[in-house]
Amino acid sequence: MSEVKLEDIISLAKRRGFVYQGSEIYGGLAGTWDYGPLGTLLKRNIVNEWLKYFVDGWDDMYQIDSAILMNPRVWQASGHVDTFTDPLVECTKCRTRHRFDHVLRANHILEDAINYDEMDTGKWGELLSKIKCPHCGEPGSFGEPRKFNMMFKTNVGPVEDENSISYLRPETAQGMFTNYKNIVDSFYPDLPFGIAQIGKTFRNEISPRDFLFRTREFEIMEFEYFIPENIWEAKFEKWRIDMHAWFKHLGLPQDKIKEIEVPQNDRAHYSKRTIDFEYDFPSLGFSEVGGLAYRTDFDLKNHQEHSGKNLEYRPKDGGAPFIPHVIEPSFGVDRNFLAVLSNAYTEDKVEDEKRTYLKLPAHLAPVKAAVFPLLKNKPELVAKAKEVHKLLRKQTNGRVMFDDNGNIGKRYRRQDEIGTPITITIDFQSLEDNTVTVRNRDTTEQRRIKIDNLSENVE
RNA sequence: GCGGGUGUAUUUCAAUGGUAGAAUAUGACCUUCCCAAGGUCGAGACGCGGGUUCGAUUCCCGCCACCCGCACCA
Repeated sequence: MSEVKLEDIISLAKRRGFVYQGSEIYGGLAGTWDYGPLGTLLKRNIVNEWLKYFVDGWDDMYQIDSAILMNPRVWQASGHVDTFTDPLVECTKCRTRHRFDHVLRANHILEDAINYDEMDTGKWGELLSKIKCPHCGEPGSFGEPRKFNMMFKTNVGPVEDENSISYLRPETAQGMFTNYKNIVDSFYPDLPFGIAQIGKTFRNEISPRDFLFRTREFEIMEFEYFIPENIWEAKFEKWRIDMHAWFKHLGLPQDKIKEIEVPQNDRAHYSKRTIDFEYDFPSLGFSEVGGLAYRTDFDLKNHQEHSGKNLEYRPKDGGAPFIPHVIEPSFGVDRNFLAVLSNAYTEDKVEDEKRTYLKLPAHLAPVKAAVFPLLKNKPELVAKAKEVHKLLRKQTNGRVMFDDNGNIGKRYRRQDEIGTPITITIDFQSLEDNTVTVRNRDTTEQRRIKIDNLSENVE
């Protein structure tokens, strides 16, 4: 069996209605992908499982759904505006790009020398001629510094000026921090407690790549878990274990999940400790599907300072108020989706023929079962099959397919490719004793069971 | 954003300076008593925009998208 490549998965995803390129009939738009009907169902299943797993039924979890557009001061407070306005310079000799302030520091020039307002005015010539590229050592090789902001900018309201600028959120976390006080005031939760959120985020990536892996618009499911500072290590460990359990729940084998301790200089500005969880994707190798970050009290403290509101937590036992610390488990929905799809994609050799199927866990499969009449031109079989199909519609919430096209083998293969766990065939014996054959997607084996007992076999 | 490559039907590919062919998928009908059998008919494509040319899917340029390296991923 040859190695599965990402392009095989992209091809199947398109062919079978999981994922299409965004704006495809207009030639596409880089970094955007559209979920088709089956992809939407699969994604929905993943998201629902996540809610069941981490949010529903937990007394200490509060799910919210905050606005994508936020007051720009939020991003000032969070540090995103500052971090993002750092200009980049490119070395014309070795073609590497660097953050301008890093280059200046490497050349022992004080950052005070930078006046960002003078960007794009051509006043940098003298300074640029003096500095060396930290990568190749070439002096005076840099072009003009250029602003690069990963946040998508937009204008809110009818006037397009400085004051109307807002951003599409580059993370969902700030919506949870800005609602922290609301949750506390509405529910008076005890610490620790969490605020969870699932939603779209936007980052103007320099180069979107690798299918769903690096896109400009993507979905995150994450939560902020608020704790007193002294228990952060214990809680961090707890969530680390829970995150592994989640990936197992998605059916991802343990040896394909790797933990990476992110060293300090690679960590986000808010994080004191970060672990990345990586999945071994086809073509890409180990790449991030989730992260666990200890954000300390960085965010709430900054929001308290910038908003002027008191964001301290007041212990009910009368202890001294304090700003809670935060542990943040975070999952890329699209990357989790791609991991599930990649893991499920299987090619088997069957007597010189290739059989492609998606070995999706039954609880994630977009279609739970399919019903076939053995032969299309026998009305009794078709009628009976439609009856069974109707019966299963209720139980599966409509996620059951009926197919009488072509021959039985083709129908099996069609369902294989979309990961339907079982297929039910109505044959002549069914007409006599109300039994059907149930065929297993992974083994292709069939069992004969009573129609009355079907419900036990369907997810 | 840099360098290289690619762009033809749902998908995977072919051919051609005189507007394109297959396999596969797909629709209809027939056939078929369990793993892509067979038959008949049908629908379906040269990424977009310029240029050269009598004529461009083919050659040239620009753009867009994807793929491979690099850089980036706070």
